[in-house]
Amino acid sequence: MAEWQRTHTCGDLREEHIGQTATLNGWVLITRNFGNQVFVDVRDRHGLTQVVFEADNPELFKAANDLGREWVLSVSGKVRRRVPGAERIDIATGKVEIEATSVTVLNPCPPLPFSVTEFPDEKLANEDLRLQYRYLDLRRRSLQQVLILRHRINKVIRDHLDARGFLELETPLLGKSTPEGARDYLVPSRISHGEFFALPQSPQLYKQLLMVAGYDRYFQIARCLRDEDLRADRQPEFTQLDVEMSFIESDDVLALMEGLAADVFAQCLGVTLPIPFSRLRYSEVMAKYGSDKPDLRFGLEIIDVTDIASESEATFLKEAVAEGGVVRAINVKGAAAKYSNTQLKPGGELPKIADANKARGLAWMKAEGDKLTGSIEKFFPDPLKARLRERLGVEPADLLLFVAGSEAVVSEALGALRTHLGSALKLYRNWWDEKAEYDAAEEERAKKEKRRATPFALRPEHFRFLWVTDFPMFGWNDEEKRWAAMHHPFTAPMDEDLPNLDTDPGKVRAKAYDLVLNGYEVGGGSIRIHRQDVQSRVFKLLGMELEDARKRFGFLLDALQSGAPPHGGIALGLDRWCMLLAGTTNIRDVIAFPKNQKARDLMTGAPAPVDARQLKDLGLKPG
RNA sequence: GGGGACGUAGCUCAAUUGGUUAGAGUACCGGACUGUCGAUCCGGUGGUUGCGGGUUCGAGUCCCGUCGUCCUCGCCA
Repeated sequence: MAEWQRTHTCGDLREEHIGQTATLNGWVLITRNFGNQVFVDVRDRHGLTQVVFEADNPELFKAANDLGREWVLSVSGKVRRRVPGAERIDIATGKVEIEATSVTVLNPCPPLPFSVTEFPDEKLANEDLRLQYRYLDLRRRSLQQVLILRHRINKVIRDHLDARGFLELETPLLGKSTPEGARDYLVPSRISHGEFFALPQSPQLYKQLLMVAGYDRYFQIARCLRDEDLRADRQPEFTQLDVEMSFIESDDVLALMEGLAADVFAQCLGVTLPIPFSRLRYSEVMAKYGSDKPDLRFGLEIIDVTDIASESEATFLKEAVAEGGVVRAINVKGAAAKYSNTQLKPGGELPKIADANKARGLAWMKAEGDKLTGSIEKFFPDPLKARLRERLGVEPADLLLFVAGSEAVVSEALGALRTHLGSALKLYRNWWDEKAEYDAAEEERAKKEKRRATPFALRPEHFRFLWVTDFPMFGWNDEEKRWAAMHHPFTAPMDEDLPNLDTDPGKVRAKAYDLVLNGYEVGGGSIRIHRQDVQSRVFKLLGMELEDARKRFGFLLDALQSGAPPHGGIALGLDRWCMLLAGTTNIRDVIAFPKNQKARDLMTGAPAPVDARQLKDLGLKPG
């Protein structure tokens, strides 16, 4: 062992080590210089230890005075008790310190582009700067904790699935483009000019083939790549927990995932999730929440009032109903005073949202005392008003919002309003906001009472899971005038809907399910088609002629008639899980080396031009 | 591709209606100092106000363009 190598990490030393000699390796967090002493806080990912340099060793003392932030050190010395009154209760090593007898500078460090110390009221540097120097940003304690959490989530997943007989199997990155879905990242072949591999959007095809091959319980923590525009919760490359099982039905997959989620939350956050999770059919969730991934931490449900509206004297409502549309409402409890009549006029905050979602206007009423007032009040005679009150559970000060039109438009518009109102009226709180508030107050109390702060306790109600089931199999793509798979083209239709496959595709429901957490889609899967004839019919419906399908996916069709067992599975978006467990809404916070919104890596500069020689080898011409 | 927000010392921010030499905190450098813990105190260095053009006696501030970052719609089974 080299003489500078550590005997302990910076988080190890306790009172029991007093009197021993120790060597620490780490980074200088900060130094505090006095005439006769220098205190140096040495930090690594395990913790923080105070090192004291005394003036009675002039050479050592001089060296200590020269140390700067983020220098890398090896420090040796004797562990000793801190003087009474100088203990720290907020860090694990706070009762001891090291009296330095030697220090080796393993690497000095110039002043850095931004601070990595993370003091409580210190604002973070701009994100693009932090992404450019990601290795420094990752040195920040909170980012280290996120990546440590991510490791623990992965570990719990692997242990959980291993204990249940699953095999972790790897599948290729260089593969073949799958039909539908996102744009592929392509990799040119050097050996076959003009031909390309596609990087996987998911291991979908391979895992089905593994089922055909008899590996009846498979999982993989797999990188997936999709060349689409980015969002706060979307990266071009991301990680899925990919799972597939044979001889099972939907419920088996859901139960497995509930057990897994409970295990992850228990072991990583100490939260006991209530299982089974809520379940709603797609049709229900769209009608009730106007979204296929509703945040169930608040109510504000959509209520149908088509029958009442059709009896009103409002022409635009009656017309909407006559055209086969619906009229639906949400009752924003107690919000009448929060939105002025002016704000509710066209162009106001809420009508703008309705308009942006293709609704033809937003109608409203307010319950002022026991009277209803507002834009459409006059069209509703008293008996109708009474029915409205009952249907919507109206109480004084409520604000009622109405949208009329086709079912899809009404759902979407009211769903968008519901989401907006949920955050605008603070109908729910993110747990990390609650935690920040708690931590500030608790720290204050703990300081006053000279005790260690009690950590914030997460509660099950901070995490509202929901299964959405019974998705439609196909959606009509109006631009391309054809049916498209809602999930993917390998999803099995419900048995009882099979007869409709050729006659009325819009009515066919899929054996598909999505997992939703606090308004985020965090997983999705299905039972797959395991019969070649059904798969061929689906390909055909999607506009792929049998010959074409044979050419592109002959291997799959062959596999399906080579003894394919019934099978199905799911994929969880692990980055989003990490986000929600770590308490952030930015996916870049849970990825060690993320891309920015333009899909660039600001640190390495990728994507970047390549040598003409490389292009030539690949048979490509510069653009 | 559309909409929105932002861009001022290394970093985080300020700068009144368009008006003096663009300030503060922090970092950094120098000095003082026996127990600090984001030490304290004193002094100092540090600016192409993203870039280009325009209006004006005068632009960080107004206008046009451009670049960059983030959020969002489209898109993403």
